[in-house]
Amino acid sequence: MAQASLHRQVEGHLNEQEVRYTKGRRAVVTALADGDGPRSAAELSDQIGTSVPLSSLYRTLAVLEGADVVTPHFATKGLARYELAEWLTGHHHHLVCIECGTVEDVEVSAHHEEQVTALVDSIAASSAFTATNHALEIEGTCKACA
Amino acid sequence: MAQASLHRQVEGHLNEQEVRYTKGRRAVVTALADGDGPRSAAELSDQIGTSVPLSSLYRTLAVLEGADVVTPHFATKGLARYELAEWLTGHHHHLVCIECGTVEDVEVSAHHEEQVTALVDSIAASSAFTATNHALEIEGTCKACA
DNA sequence: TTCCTTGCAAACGATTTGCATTGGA
DNA sequence: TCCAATGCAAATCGTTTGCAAGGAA
Repeated sequence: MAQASLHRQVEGHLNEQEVRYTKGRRAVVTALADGDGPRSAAELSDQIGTSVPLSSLYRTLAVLEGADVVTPHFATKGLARYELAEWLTGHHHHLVCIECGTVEDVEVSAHHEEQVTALVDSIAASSAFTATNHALEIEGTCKACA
Repeated sequence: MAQASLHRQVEGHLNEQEVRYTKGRRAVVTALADGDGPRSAAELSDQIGTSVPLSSLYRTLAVLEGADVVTPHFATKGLARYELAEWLTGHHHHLVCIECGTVEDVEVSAHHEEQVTALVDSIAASSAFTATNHALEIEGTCKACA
């Protein structure tokens, strides 16, 4: 997605909730849009470069999470990693490398996604569980670590 | 699974690795076998009751994890929750309640599991990723919170 | 005796919070 | 002007580690 379009969408979304789209928040959204897969606060700090205090970064992430612009992800070592919400990036799944801990996004074909959705609905129905979302986490070894 | 059979399996497995099956380790395995879904160190401590120091609990969990008797799970907050390894419990997936944070295990039919496995293999193959495991996490609202 | 395991307390790393300052509507 | 956003430092929380004591082979 073009950066301009992304920022426009985020800005509109934040405006509806009367949340300001400040420089720091823009920087985090830009960083998340650059590159693939969820990243931790420390990784984002490195990526943004301009020595943002971690406390501010966490506060920014909390605001963006509350506004449904980013979503947290916990797969490796209990460390929180963040990514743009799916309404911005599209639905996807994760390849989690057990060696280096990085997480890569993958989109699956509509056909396969239908299978997953059908399976999820069937499981939820038989467990009296109301499913709102699902995540297929694939663990293994990434190309770089193989 | 009957407790006696479970403990026999775990004991044999630990013996092969020359790891002792001590009272504390037995208590953790018993606690995990009682009840459904992964639990955190604090929850296990409460469940076991006899004021085990958390540090010992974490050490026990680390040993059992290293011996492939328990596996950690990170879904809600960044908090680590543990469950018995799948070779003891059977392969299953998770229903994660976004209200109360509890995680419930669900087994899926062989037919559905084949679909998931086929999908995972197809995704991994097209991403040069070596998949060793997968987890389908279903998020939503549990019966109690609905 | 010789290791391995445990308890306790201190250390650690990730994340959160209090408070004073800055900055935008 | 006024409230929200930020930076800094201190606090908190889950988890890990050092060290001395307890226990099994």
